[in-house]
Amino acid sequence: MKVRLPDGKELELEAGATAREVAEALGGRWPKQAVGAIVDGELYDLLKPLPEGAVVQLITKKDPEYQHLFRHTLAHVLAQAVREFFAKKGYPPESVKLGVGPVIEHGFYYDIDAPEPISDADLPEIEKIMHDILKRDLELRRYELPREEAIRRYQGVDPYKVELIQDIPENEPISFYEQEGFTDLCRGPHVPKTGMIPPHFKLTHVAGAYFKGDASRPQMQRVYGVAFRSKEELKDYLWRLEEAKKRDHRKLGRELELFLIDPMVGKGLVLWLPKGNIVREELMRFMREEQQKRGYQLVTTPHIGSLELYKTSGHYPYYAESQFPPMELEDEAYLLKPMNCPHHVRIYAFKKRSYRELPLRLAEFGTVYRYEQSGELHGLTRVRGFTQDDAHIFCTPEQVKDEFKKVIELTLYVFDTLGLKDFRARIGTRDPNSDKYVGDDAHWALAERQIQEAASEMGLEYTLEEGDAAFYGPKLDFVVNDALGREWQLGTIQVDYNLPERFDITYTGPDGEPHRPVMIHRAPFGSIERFMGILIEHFAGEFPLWLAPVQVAIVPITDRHHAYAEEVKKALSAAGLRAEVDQRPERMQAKIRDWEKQKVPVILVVGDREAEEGTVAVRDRRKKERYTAPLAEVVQDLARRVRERRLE
RNA sequence: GCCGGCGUAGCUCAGCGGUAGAGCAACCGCCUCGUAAGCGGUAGGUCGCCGGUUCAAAUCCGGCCGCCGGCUCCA
Repeated sequence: MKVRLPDGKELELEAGATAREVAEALGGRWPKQAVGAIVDGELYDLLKPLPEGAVVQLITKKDPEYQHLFRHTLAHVLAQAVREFFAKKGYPPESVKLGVGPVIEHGFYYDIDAPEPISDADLPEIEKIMHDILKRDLELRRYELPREEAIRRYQGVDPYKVELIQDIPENEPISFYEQEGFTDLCRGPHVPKTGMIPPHFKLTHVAGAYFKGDASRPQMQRVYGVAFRSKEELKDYLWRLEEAKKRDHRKLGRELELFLIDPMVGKGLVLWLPKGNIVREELMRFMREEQQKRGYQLVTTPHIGSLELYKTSGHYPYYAESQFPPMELEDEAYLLKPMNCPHHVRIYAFKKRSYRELPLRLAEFGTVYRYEQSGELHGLTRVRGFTQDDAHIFCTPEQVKDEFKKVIELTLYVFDTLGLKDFRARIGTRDPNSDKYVGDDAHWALAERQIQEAASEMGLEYTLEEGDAAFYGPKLDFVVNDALGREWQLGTIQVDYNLPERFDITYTGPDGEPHRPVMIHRAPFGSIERFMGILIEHFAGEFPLWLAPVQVAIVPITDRHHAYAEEVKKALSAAGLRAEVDQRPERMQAKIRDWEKQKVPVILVVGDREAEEGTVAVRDRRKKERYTAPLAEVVQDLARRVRERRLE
């Protein structure tokens, strides 16, 4: 057989040759240094036979792909180690059943069905066994089996593997990797010897995971690990993880007294403390102002609605599982509102609408309640009662794209003002094989096209995700990661041809005839709760001046400076700034420390000199140097920063 | 909802069979100080809740509640 090298040279090899033979044919440093190969753009190991005529580029430990190879092998080593771990407890090897063990960002995991639950406390022992397997420098062997034989070998031993084999497409080989009697069904690729795995890994945690991600299937235990090429990388990763935990909005929420979730009030129900509420109010004020500039009108609707309303909208009983159950009275029933849309539709339907009124943009900070599964609740980012910066735009079909673009503009403006640069856009379309969607195909196709065009024309890069649409229409979501890398959806823009139909709303066109409007559902923040959770972590609690609960702390050096400190506060308050004088009987150093810990952006120290000159000593979080300036000047500067909503 | 872990003062944590401790915070007093912790004192807990084992339970066992990590879900 022949293969080609990146430089175009051809190599004649025996049939069934692998990248290892390529390395040997090349000679020189290659037999020693090659760890794998990129074959026609795909990562191969040194063990898998090459396809005829492939372009083969060898890789070494210096290439980034190396990491993928040893992380994958490490997953196998983990599975082998778990078998040894239980063998020591007297269990036979086949009592440890295996699911899948893939490579993930930073490391790997393996899904395991063990005879006894694996707990975090077992991980150090399993790690030790893994290190031992690396030291034994075991050779990996790869081979393929015909389907029937492969199934036969796991029949009655490991039902998970039998099913995984059955899932492999007919045209793909069924390959196994084996080291020291430990064999695993695996498509590879791997490093050829366990000794080639850098010993810089750590098992981080164990968690439950359903087989094949299906909640109706049995649950296995997923053991997670991280692995890097060098000790430094591992240390750095673990350090960054610790740092990230310090940003956790649940921790900062308590330390900075922003919010409280009290089990006595209810799971997933947020109590906003005075300081957190200031941030919340400022964000809402910001959104209100920006929406007003863009032609939105504010409305207010109640927290409940009759069951009939939701039956008409189609939400009930579609989402009965995630709703608080209806409140039933003698001859009527109400639902705590899980969304604001139907209420806004009824405002639209209040009177006959003309095409001249469109687009009609109705906005509301609407609080909704959803009965999220208890295991899903998470600080502010997944709650049971939350406030959407919601709006519904009623427009003609021709206006959809343009309105959609305007919402993208608003969302990007909001993100930009807050310095949120690390987000991705995702367009969710319909899964053509599912029947959970309502509305006709032509509308769906049109809406999906309009969204993609709008995003492209706004220069927005996006990914397409099939099956991610709402049941009533396709959508564009803005997704961010929290401090620990978990993904959360913030802003969302959705096109809906369905609700106007269900509520039979119309507008009168220039032709005097009734026409069906289109609805755009949109919420740039998504929910204020989730947005604040993300924002707290984004700023690590150090809110920009305009959002900071306490913007200025005034620290008098001694008691006799209290009067001047109060004067300073008065000047700041008059300019609309939130300032506090620290009159506690503490040393100024202690006061400064406390305010710094509270992440107050500006601390003003006042003593004899300042009182005499009418100045303040400024300690500004964004500047290294301290400086003294006339009070009036400082007030003016701070007020401007707030007015312009500067990020500092 | 499911799997695993955790739950001791407002916070961070020690104690892990012989009836509860530290630091910080709070409160009181002294100190009046020039840019990240001055000193002394006081008060604060049915050890998440319920039940069991034991002469004796914060400590061991079971159930429940809550939280954490993941899975599933997410209009």
